[in-house]
Amino acid sequence: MGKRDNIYKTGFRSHTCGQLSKSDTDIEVSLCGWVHGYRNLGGLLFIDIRDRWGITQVVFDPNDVGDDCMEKARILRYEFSIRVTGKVRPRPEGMANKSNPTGDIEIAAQTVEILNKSVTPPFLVEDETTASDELRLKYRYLDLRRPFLKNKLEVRHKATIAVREYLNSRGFVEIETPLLMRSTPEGARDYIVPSREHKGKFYALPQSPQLFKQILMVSGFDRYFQLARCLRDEDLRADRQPEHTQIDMEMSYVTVDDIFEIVENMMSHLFKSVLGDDIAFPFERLSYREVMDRYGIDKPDLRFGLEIIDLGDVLATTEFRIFSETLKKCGVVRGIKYPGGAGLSRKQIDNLTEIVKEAGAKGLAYIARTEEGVRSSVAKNLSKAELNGIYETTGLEIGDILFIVADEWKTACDCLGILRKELGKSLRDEFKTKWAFLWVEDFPLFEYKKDTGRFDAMHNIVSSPFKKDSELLDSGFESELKPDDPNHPWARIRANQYDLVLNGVEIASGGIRIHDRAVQEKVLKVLGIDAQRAEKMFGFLLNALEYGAPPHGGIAPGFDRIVALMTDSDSLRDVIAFPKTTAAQSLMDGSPAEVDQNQLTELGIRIEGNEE
RNA sequence: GGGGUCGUAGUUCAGUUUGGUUAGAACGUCUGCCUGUCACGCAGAAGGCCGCGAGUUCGAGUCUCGUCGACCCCGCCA
Repeated sequence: MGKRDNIYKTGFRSHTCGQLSKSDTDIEVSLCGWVHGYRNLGGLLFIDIRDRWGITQVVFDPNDVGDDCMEKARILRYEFSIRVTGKVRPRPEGMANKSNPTGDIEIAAQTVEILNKSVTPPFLVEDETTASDELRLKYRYLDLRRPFLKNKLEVRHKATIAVREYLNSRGFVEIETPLLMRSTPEGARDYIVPSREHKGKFYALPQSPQLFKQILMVSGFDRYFQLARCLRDEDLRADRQPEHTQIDMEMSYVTVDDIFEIVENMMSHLFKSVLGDDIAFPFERLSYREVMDRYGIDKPDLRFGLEIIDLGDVLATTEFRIFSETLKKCGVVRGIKYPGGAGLSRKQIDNLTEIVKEAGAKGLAYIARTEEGVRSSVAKNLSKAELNGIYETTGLEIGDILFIVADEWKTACDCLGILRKELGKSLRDEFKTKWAFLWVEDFPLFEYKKDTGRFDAMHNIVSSPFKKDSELLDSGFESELKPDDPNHPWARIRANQYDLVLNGVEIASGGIRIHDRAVQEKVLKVLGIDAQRAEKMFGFLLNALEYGAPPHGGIAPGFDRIVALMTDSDSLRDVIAFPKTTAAQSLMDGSPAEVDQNQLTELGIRIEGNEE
């Protein structure tokens, strides 16, 4: 067989339903697809036939075709799978349908063949569906026929191709790591798979290929990647599924700058080849501390401003107790100026206050400058000089409003971060760029957790400490300071750890890893994992590090989230072919489900309450 | 684990505030008519365990409790 001029031609069809135009006039074609619509005018009968590529109108004219063909055409209903043969012809003058790319032609039918009937579908296959999520998930195969979802999965496909193209061009090797591995109780809850050969023992499904990719570095692959499935048995959200895909990458002999350069180029290639968008790089880089101070959140949306302004200096000597007490206790008084917001209603301000309170604030102060003067919850407690100082520091003009939060640093950050996000929603039309990438780096290695009374890894237990901070690791063991003291040595250690943020969404996380067994053991010890447990859980990694493990690092961009951003999807479900509900069920195949008793017996598993 | 919203024809919803004859609409389905429609049109018909289970009441779609399911959020999770 020679080269095909039409790659879509098969034994069933000559063309797709999105392919024909006026230049094909008079050629004999055969199309296959689903009945998208039917309009029986008594004599003439129109059928819209749909496949992955488009919709084409077919006309059955009783003057042109026999009674048996008309009879067959009359029983066609939504979603019947049919094959039509006929001749392409331009539509009569003024009859073109401009909303359809094939709308200026139609097929004058000669024959129609019903390949398969359809029962009445529970919802119509059209982009503007009113069907509920539940119904759509149960009949996912019908939902996926909608161009709305089909297009997103096609974007996803293009994105995988772009990623593979780019990484291949930079010498990466794609390697599959196991789906069945040992459970590591750190981090998220594992999905567990019972072993039949070894009753009472279990595999775990990977939360990420983290340990394997590090071992691949020890194995000398130097540049590895994988579009890796990762599974977590945790509660779900609109942006969280039990299984997700990440572009898992790891490299040897690299610095943070090397990794950033590769990821920036990869993103640029990805967005250019899939969407045609030009991405400017290098991306902006901010430290964790700075990003928190300026935006109140470690994944800020930089498409708009609304930066946090510190009012500590202006209010240093204020007699207003709420502010002065906070400052005395090493807290902060900070605000966000919302230009043009002086006209916000009492109710709108109350709503914002409610949102901020949920994040832990005790209240939300505001100062609005209007033509008439000042409308404010706190101005009466402030001196003229202080008020003027605030105007000067913040550049508060008439017509603007300033929101102020006074609290300990972290709480103030959280509250203002949420407030900023909320206010930002109204600025959609004024966004500076379509895509705002940001590197956030210099994260603390550890984070003190009040509930467990212990330090926890802020990101990842394998992230390496800054070289200049590494003696803090040792001194922490002897420190007199209480662990919740922000000056505790362990709290001061910064990590070679970075996140990539896009439009306020964390799309990647990575780090330079520990390649020295002793350091790794110390970090595990801080986390409360003694040598014995470490050996049991991570012994294979610790051992591997002893054989000349190269310095290495990597990153794992979340593929679903990136595709969701590229396709402007509210829910991750829209970019996953067969997603789970928030209760981690698949409504289509009905999983999870019971298994046969003999399967359980083979595994040596008895279900509580099922005993005979 | 906690909070919120929702659950009524095949579908999307109204009806629930204030319990009271035969539970409505639209789309879809079915029947008939209709030769340029593309949300075709016109006439008619069928279609309901009001999620499920208890309770209150003379009487429950409507009130109470429980339960199941979907979605959103917190906790959890990177």
